[in-house]
Amino acid sequence: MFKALADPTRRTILDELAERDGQTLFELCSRLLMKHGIDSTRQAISQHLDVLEAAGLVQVKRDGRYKFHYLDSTPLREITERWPIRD
Amino acid sequence: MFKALADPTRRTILDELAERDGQTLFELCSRLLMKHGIDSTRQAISQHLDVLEAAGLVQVKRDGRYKFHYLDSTPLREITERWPIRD
DNA sequence: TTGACAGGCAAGTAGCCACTTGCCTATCAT
DNA sequence: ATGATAGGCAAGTGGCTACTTGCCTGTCAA
Repeated sequence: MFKALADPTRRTILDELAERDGQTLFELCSRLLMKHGIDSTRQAISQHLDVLEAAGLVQVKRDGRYKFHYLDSTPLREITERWPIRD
Repeated sequence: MFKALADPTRRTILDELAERDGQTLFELCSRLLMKHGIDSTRQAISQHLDVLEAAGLVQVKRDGRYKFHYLDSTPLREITERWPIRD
């Protein structure tokens, strides 16, 4: 999961899913380009999504030829549990 | 900061500082070897500490020829603020 | 059924990153 | 002063990783 968060493009993908959950690959590609200027190939984004899914940060639901991606932030709890934030 | 967290050795360093704050470089090296089986060079650990310091996760205090390292977990707040954890 | 659309697989490449190696500086005790 | 201790600097190397390229599979509408 930590390696998944290490890439800025992947973090932007999480941002995008946080704003609009359940996007498809093509939808993500166009929105990443429009709003964040990320001009990556579809395959690049697809591989990023694979990493995020393997990290448990993105959940996937298939429906016909569409594949919807959903943000799951619960794995992040491990971080603050491991190193509690004290002021 | 995210890249700093991506390396398992650096995460173990944070663990070690969480358990015993204010360690020196040599102290960290021996404890990483003893307790976690991390057999890295002093220079390797030093470079990791540089990364952690640049990420703001480790604070440093110099005293004579000693350099003490302190865990600072406050940058981690950015994570849960950016992607709130909802159950 | 056939073309268009959404996505997947796999090999190759270039850049980054963790680590080592070798040497140097600074501080302290004897 | 001098040896020992704590740490720093910098170049080189191997492996990982993000990205591309090319082609393939599956789904749906006309």
